[in-house]
Amino acid sequence: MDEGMSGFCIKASSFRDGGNGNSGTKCGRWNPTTEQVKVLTDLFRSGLRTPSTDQIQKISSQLSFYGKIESKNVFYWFQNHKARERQKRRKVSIDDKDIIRRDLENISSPKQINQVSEPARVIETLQLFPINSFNESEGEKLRFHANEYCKEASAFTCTVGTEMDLPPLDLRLSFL
Amino acid sequence: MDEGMSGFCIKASSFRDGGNGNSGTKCGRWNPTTEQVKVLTDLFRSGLRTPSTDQIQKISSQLSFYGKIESKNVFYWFQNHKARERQKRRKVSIDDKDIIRRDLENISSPKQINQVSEPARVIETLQLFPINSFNESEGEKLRFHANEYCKEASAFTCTVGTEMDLPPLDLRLSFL
DNA sequence: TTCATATGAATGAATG
DNA sequence: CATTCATTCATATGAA
Repeated sequence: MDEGMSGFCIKASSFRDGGNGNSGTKCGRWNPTTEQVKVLTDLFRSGLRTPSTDQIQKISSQLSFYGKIESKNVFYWFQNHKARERQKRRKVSIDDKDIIRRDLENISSPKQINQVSEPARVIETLQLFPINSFNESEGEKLRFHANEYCKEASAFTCTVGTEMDLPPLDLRLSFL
Repeated sequence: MDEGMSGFCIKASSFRDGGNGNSGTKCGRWNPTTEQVKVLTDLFRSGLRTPSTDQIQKISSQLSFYGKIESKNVFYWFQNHKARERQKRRKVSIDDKDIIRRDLENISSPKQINQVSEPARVIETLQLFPINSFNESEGEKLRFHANEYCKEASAFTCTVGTEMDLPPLDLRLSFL
């Protein structure tokens, strides 16, 4: 991924491959000042969870007063903050299980409680491999519904007729 | 920690698989190998943005050589890559409307654009306008919304003096 | 130094 | 295609 952007650090191959490209370079990531964090937190506590692009811009502009900041920082901040609050809450709710005997949704959390942990996992799709020849003329009916993960890796089915031995990198795009 | 409850695979180690075939990785979500990513990126850079079902199939088949992959992974990859490139351009372009910071203290802003592992392969044409003319050409469709380039002329004009006093806290949220 | 935690960043997967 | 969620990766920081 050539996400050449400020604050990008090599992501591929954690180790291995001896010298990674820019290990030396200081890939600094945004380091919010306390003022910035405070404002962001205030906004969050005020109810703002997912600022629109427009809001992000405004916030970023305002916060740039306190120090270097980019829009994406604001974006990520809210993403992370929301996600982590949720995950924290989830962990807590799990902690006080048993208290609720009812199987109805938890009564505690007022809202935005996502029950990611499904009590019963229904087996719906029998399809194990989407080789479906869905015909998407042009509507956007194309959707991949695969509720199962981890199908034994044995299901590979390297398409027939392809006796490729590591296709030449230069010719990779030719098969289209 | 996380007291394994989600029944999700606890990835043992973080490795981007320098070789081929995602050895030993537990399941969960698709974890593209570097080769897979490279091919996908090449395709993307070649102009492919929204591969047809047929193309997805082909690509998936080819990439399966490098490791486990499903059609939907390819589908999502292109969806995400395209969306994020756009989103990134949007977010980033906004924030570089550099507030006039004559900023003498530090000659910072190292502008750390690092083309990590790419030797000198492509220059990556920074497409600022639709040049594509492929099958699935995707011009930059103006959306119903007004240009998100509403530059917020009121910016802030960081009163560059030296030490700026913080704006009243009670007014912070007013700009939204 | 090593380990644990907080958090910025990234991205796969969905959904509308 | 835009948005959002969930999970993971990476790094900075502080405790042991």
